Amino acid sequence: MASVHALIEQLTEFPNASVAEAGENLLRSLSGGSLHTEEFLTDPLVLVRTPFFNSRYVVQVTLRALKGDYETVDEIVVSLNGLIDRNPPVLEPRRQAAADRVVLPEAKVLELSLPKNIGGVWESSITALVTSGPLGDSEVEIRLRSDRNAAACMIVAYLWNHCSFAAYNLVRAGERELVSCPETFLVVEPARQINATSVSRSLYCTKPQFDQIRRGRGDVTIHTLKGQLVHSLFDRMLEGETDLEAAYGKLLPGFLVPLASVTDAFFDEDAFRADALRHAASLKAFIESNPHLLQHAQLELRRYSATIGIQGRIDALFRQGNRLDILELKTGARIRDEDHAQLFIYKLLLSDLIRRWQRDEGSELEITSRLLSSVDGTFAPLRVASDFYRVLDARNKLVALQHSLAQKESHAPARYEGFDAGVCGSCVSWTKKRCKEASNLFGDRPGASETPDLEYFRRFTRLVQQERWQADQDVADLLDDSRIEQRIRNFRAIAGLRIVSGAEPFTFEFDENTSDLERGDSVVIHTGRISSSSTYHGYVKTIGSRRVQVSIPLKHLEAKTFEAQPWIIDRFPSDVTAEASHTALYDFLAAPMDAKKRAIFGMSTPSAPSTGEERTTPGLNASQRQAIHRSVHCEVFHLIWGPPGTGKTRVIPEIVSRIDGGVLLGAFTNTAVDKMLMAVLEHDPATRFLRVGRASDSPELAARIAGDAADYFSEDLAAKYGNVTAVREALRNTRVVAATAHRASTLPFLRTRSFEMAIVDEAAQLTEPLTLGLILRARRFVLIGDDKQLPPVVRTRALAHSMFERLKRDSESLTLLDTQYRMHPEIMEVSNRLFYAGKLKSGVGAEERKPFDGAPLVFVPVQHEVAREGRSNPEEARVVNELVRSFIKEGGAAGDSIGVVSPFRAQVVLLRQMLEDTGVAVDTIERFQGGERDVMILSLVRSQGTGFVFDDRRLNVAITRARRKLVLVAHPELFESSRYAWIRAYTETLKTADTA
DNA sequence: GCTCTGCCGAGAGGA
Repeated sequence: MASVHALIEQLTEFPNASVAEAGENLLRSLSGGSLHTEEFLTDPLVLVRTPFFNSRYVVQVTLRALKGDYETVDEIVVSLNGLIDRNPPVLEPRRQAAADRVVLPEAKVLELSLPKNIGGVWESSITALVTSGPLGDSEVEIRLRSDRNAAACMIVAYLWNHCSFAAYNLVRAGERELVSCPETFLVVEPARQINATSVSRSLYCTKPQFDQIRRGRGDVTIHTLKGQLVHSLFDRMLEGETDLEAAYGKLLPGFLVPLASVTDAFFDEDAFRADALRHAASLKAFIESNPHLLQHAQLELRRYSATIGIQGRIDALFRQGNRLDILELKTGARIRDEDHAQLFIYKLLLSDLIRRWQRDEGSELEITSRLLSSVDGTFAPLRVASDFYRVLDARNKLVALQHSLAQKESHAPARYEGFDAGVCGSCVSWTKKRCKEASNLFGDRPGASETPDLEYFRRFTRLVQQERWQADQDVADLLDDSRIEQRIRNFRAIAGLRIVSGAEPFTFEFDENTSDLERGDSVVIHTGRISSSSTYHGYVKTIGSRRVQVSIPLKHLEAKTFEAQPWIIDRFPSDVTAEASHTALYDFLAAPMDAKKRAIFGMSTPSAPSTGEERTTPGLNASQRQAIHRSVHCEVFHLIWGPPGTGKTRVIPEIVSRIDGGVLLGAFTNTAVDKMLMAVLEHDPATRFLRVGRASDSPELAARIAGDAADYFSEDLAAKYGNVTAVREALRNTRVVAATAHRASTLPFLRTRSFEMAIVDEAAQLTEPLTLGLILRARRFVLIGDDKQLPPVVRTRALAHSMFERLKRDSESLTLLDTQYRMHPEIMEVSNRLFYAGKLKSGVGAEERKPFDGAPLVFVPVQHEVAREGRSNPEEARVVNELVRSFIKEGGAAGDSIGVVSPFRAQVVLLRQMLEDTGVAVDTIERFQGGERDVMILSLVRSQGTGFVFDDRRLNVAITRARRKLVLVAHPELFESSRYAWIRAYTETLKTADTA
């Protein structure tokens, strides 16, 4: 019998051991001879991280109890889970931190004393709660002085309460007192990753990056496009391509759409081509004189540092024997200081990796790093124009900036040009001009007048930043090597991958698919130590229950890279909606005040909608005809409220065909965009449209196009026509254009073209900023959606309201499509009573939707233990399985006419395993939205209705997928004492009526 | 009460 607490205390007992010794000692001491390392990744009891900061390593130990409780366990299994390099990064090999320096791997701010100038020296201090390390759980006082370390002292002004930080190289001044020394540095929110380029551009001033965040995705210009193209050419050459013209020909189509969007009729395409090829030729000469570049190259290498919170993408890294060559390609006219800074940061990012190599191989690596200019093929060796503290200071300020943008009241003062003469003096005039313009637009200047535009912009910018702040946590979790189990539990990762095939794309085998990874998902393959060892980015080509095929481009990898140890595949988190949202908000802010803007602000009441009906279309009901008429004739906007099965897809093509002028069709998902277009084609197969994207990504839609599909998709069109002028013509002349909200917000083509009308489908699932991205492009807009179904999926609550929902609240320009054609009237009645206040009518009779047997609505009670917190329920799954099989066998129902949904993914996984052979569709409610089946079975899992299970909108979606029969499988007490209690009584009534 | 998922090149160069 052993107390876990007693064991934990022992973990700090090896201050001077080497890593290997520390690990061994630890294991020996803790295991007591009963070590079971193979019990990895089972229920953890305790997770302890113990920093041995004198030996410079953090040893992570997991204690597990096979049986027993927390206080007393019968047996403890200890595994050395990994060694995490959390060392201060060093640029020079062999330079080490002094042994008497204190490191706080993680601490939280409790109280701040902002920098004060005392006798010419700035002083500040932090009271902090240390949350890990040997000082863990204690309060410390850190005193910082600018004469010892200015960057560390001044960053205190940017901190906030509860902010987390790491502190390196502090000096003890008392039991709970630490002071700064020249080597001290702080890392604010160390898990948060800031781009190397953003940091290198903020060394003098963070204002340009501040503006850039609020502007969203940077502007695309002819120069940036040429830069990208030359970079791609360089990659191709390093992969062995020698025919430059051929390579150019292959790459160009991918650039034609943006090229056509940013250029005008005077654009000289031949000159552009000649220029790009001239750059490529100098690069070719460079490669020829450095033949080693063709081997052992890693291109577009992404590195993350959990120590200093900076990420970067290195153009090329070459390793030959004990020589390491970092190459950063620049295509601009001049190499700038910030380019050197960027290279410096890349070197910093690689320092952990390099140190590990040196340690493993016992030999010194010779490191060279160069900026290669493609203008003339010359290179410039790194000129250290910056230092580590300056880089870190800029990085910390950017984190503070992001944080303050997400706050209502910013503690950091808004900056405008002229803020600091010392800083602004070094700026060139065009930068100053741009800085000034941004300050004016964003209202940064003191005394700037408050306008509705600015109020709206600030409110949503803040919400988008909040969302991004939370989404960034996913990346931080990925970099936290101790959270792998959690990611496996959340279906994000699979561990224990073994390589089976020899070449790209690589095939790995595993025992169990613990993820919901799908084809095309962006993934990272790693060993569990992302921050300190090699990781590989790629995407999933195929995935099954035992193996996965991953494509890892541009890395020149061989199978032997993956031999010798098991790997982990992790879904790589990304949040691209934040950038798109910022861009849309910026465009909206910059747009002149007009009727549309006033309507969005709720400043004007549009005149009452015209009450006519379009009478010419046969087969449409009255509400549909009215919706079409009002949309076509609206002054600024019209809202169409379309509950499930009410035929909104029939309404859209009618509006499209009646609008005189350009029409932009959009939705949040690619699937929904394709659906709109398929409806348009069904209505009129001869409609010409332009879908932003490629046919291969929309196979279902492409299959329905009568002519050459390449004429209908922007990317295929570019490949087909092959020149800028033809593509520009096609982009400008097609009347009907369709894109996702994300693309409409960011693509230069759509940011500049204007339409007569924008039609947005599933508008209740779009956040306001993303809705803006679509409707900004048109004079008038129609939003179609149902706010009684699922809202936008975001973490920030205040952002989870759609513009559709807001405008619907107090607008008269609204038409309800009131007749549904999907559900048996008795199934509809449940949804109608609960969510639509009885306004729905049924366009189909009970006879037309007669279930194959029994009642249309059935409640199957399952008494089970799972109770309150489980995310899966084997009892319910067993019952669902029996039901499905009896429906197929005895009821004669086809497998593909049945659908099973559950609120929980874990239950979906369980059900899928059981129903694999039946052809039944099993999914979460979210993913089933938009779908329908004759028979729907709903497995609710919990015995008590939580806000999650009983979310009105989720429940509504679940119920309204069924055409003929809805089976609710749930604990008998689930609905009790909730507003849904009557469902059971209603079900009983129907059953009695049915048998009677 | 803490779950669900969609979007998808990140830094390309400028004066």
